[in-house]
Amino acid sequence: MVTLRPTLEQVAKLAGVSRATASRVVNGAGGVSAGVREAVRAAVDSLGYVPNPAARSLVTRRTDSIALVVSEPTSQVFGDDPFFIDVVRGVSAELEAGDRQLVLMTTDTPAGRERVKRFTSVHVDGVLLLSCHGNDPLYSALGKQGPPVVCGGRPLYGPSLAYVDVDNVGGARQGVEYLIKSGRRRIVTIAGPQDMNAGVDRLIGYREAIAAADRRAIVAYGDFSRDSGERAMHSLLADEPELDAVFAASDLMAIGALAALRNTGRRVPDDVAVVGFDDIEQARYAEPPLTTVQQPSPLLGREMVRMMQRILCGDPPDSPMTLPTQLVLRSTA
Amino acid sequence: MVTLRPTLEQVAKLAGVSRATASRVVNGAGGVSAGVREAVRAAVDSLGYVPNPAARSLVTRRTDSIALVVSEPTSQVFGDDPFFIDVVRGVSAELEAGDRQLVLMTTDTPAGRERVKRFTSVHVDGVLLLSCHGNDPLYSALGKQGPPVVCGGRPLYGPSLAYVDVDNVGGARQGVEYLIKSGRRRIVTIAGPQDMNAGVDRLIGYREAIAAADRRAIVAYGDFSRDSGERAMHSLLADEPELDAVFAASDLMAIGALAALRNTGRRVPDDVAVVGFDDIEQARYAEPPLTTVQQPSPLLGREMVRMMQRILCGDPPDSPMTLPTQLVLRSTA
DNA sequence: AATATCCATGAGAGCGCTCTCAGGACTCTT
DNA sequence: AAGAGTCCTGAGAGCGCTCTCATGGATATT
Repeated sequence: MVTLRPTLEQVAKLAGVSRATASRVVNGAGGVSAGVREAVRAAVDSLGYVPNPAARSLVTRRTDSIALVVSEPTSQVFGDDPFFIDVVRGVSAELEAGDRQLVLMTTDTPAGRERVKRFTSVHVDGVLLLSCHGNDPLYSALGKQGPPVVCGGRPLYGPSLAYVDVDNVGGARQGVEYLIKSGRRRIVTIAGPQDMNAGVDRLIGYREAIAAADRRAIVAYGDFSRDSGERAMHSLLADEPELDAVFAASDLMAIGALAALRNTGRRVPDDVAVVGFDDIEQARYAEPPLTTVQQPSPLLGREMVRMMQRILCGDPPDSPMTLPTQLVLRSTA
Repeated sequence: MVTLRPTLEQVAKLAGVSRATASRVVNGAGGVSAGVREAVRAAVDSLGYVPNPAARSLVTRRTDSIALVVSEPTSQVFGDDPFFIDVVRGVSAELEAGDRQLVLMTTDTPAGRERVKRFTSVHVDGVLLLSCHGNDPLYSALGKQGPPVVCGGRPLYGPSLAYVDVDNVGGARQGVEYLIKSGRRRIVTIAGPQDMNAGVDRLIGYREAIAAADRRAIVAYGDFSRDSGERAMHSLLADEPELDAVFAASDLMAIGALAALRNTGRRVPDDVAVVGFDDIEQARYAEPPLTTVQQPSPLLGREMVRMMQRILCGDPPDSPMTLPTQLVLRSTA
């Protein structure tokens, strides 16, 4: 503010070269003799020169920043769920390695969506879209034109976009198969919302495993929150008092289920086994510690960035990527 | 990428006016006749014109974006603690209202700090600094020159910077006073790390209340995490078997303390009362539900932005702002 | 020795925008 | 009716940078 930032021109003058040459050195382009290069570097250091990104991006038409758009219709969801912050951490770490900036945008209104659309069309090189709802209107809005998009989580409908997802189907199947192998007879599920891909896919995984074992699928729905899990568990208990295992599509719901089970006098895992999904911090401290399907959230963020970087380099488009999940055995199953 | 974005020049041509006039309309500057204004607006709409921010900021010397720098020496801390995400939500919401962009930077290495220093010096209009450690070197590094800085949480040392903080001292005092009023005799505390302002201030609040009631301060230290709370509780129990109340400087530590109390056969609140600090989601579901001092994290984010906006408007510098806390009574005290 | 090739460098155009300044068309004074 | 003021508009100069292209000297080729 107070002191005007030095310009390339000043660096060039101090180094006794032209602006073009100074630019070459600053950008690491070749074709500059060693002596000149050193002189320019010295000038940069002594002046404390930092390139003006606006001037640069005006001509290069790149901004070296990418947006992480978090479409968040129910702001509660993200608050309780460490998933989001883990993804952000991954994105941020991977981006820093590539020297790009992270512009974070959250959206929970149609007006916000409009802002995002306008903004991303010029201000960023790419958009990472993280939406809990797989049918978010942003998917199609951003897909049409403008910068490339990489989604976190498979979009449920709309245009085919590049995406990175977690193996929700496989993870759920694995969790349920484990319950079957442990000799559980009547395995129910607390499914997530069916307008989110995680909700849909985890239910598919449950159904696949159940069908493969010739059992009957018994489903209640929640919204991934703890309370919804508790309610769903109560209703399942009312309908199927004989149940001896439950697969919950989120840890929070599993923890709610644990409470319901406790309140109705069931012992876990003796009477009822419980498997969750996510492996959040709280799972470790649940009473008893929760057996759950772990998903690699920070890795999701990293891989989204990597995919974007490949797109930005002009590499041939990747096929969607699916990250593996892993069953973590603790005490509830 | 494919289609070149329309420029102001094209808008002007289509509207039959000069670039200068088109610019006036786009920026809402006065002194344009109604007819011309409408013509330009129509041209903007039909072309789908979006101003190029790089070109604009090249001349205005503003970027209309501010950085949220999260200095995160222990990446664990933020992961478990919903505090950070709440602040981000507040920042983001308030910023969108003002039409500025949020650039998120995290830092956990000296190299990262260097990046932040360089980056923020040119790319953003202001810096919001959120550091859990009150003696973070970034405080002084960013204070020197470059864009204005607003800190979340009072910096422990270093230059006097604008900041917004939560009333940690008052909140802690209030919590402890409540324990005293409830007739508790031997009130211990699990304090947070003493290199974080929240850790320091909450301990001060405890000491003040204890001193005012002529009691003896009994302190153990944790790092705000659940496990550290559990450990600290065990050690306090060993030293002071007669204790009948504990004030924990974070909910996570309080929850750890609850586990330790349970394991050693103490009933809460009958034998020992517990008060936490933060009021995170889990506090409601603790066993039993945790009485705690609530801090307004999203508001902290909002107020940081507001203070920054005032600074950017050239208003006289604010004095530091302290946000109120509130005791939330549940079942542990 | 003459020509072709290569490399390091500089000159200069232009990216899209804002903003100052000058000028033309009015209206308001006196 | 002439001067003064007011309002709207356009011309044009940059903001700091990148990048193409021309230049000229050194080196390689015949």
